[in-house]
Amino acid sequence: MNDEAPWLDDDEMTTWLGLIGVVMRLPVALDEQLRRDARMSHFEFGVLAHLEHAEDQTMRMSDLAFLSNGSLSRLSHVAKRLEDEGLIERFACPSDGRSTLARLTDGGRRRLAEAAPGHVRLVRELVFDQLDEGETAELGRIAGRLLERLKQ
Amino acid sequence: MNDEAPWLDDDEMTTWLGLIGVVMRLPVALDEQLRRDARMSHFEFGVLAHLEHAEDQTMRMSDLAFLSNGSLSRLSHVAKRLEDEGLIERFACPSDGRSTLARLTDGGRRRLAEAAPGHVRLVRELVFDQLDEGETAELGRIAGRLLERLKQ
DNA sequence: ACTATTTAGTTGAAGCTTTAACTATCTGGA
DNA sequence: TCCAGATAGTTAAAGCTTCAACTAAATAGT
Repeated sequence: MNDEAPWLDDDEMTTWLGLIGVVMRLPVALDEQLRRDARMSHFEFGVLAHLEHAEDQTMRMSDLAFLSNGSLSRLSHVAKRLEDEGLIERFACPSDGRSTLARLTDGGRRRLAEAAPGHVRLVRELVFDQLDEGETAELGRIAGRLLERLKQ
Repeated sequence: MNDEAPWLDDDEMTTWLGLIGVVMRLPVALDEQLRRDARMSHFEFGVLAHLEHAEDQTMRMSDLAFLSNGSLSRLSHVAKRLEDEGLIERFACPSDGRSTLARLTDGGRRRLAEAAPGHVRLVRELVFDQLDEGETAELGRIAGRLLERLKQ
């Protein structure tokens, strides 16, 4: 039973430390802007943004959780808070009694609009301004490959 | 005052969603393995691993926090827990009365050894097995660039 | 039809992180 | 020398996430 994978070589370690650094620091930077401009976290922003682009601004909780890269439990707690703030509303799915649908409200749309300009500016500043067009495409390909595996 | 950055185009949006997906899902996957194999989070693993590679297995709290990509407050709480478990010890810095030094203990080294094989295997599976050598290098360059900006 | 299993969602408790306030020490000028 | 401000670290409280237990509805197998 020699499953021992060799430890990372120097190039791999450099890549790994860079990736981990981005993975740990990017959310902090995004949260900071969104909290300041629109009293929400990046996860909450993602939830609202996905709803906005959805058919009828409505989505099943579990689909929304998957798309938002979070657990259903996490989404459920967040949806409770968003609902209390009047940014979304939840109601039973007519076709499947187990499901709950979440819909963006007008208040939610307004809150997104408060967040968006500063958010785009920051995303450009942190990511796309640092990369040329080829690098952007290459990062997209690589991230897509890794994400496929992470989603199982 | 037209600071309006244009919203992301399709290619940029693809890249962004991929990057965000990795950023949100990778820590969950790493935490799961480390929690299972060695009762620690990925942040705790990082702290112990950086100590192991440090001169004298010792580091100043604030340097360790920066290297570990976390806030000093976060590290302070984590260090308390690690110290309670006997994985590190803390003591005053002789040359600067404000500073605290953290040192890895034998117990900490043993715990790292429990975590490491499964960790390397998972990192390979999730990242390096998905990429060829060129992509690994390219990801390293890109992540390094982004990280530079994220560190200010 | 009947039951066992799976799927969807919620919730309380525990655990972790952030925020803000606080203490203590050091450094760079008047 | 003295002091104002900067730097290092800790901590309590608030907020967020995970974990595990739970309810309810749908589906599959008999």
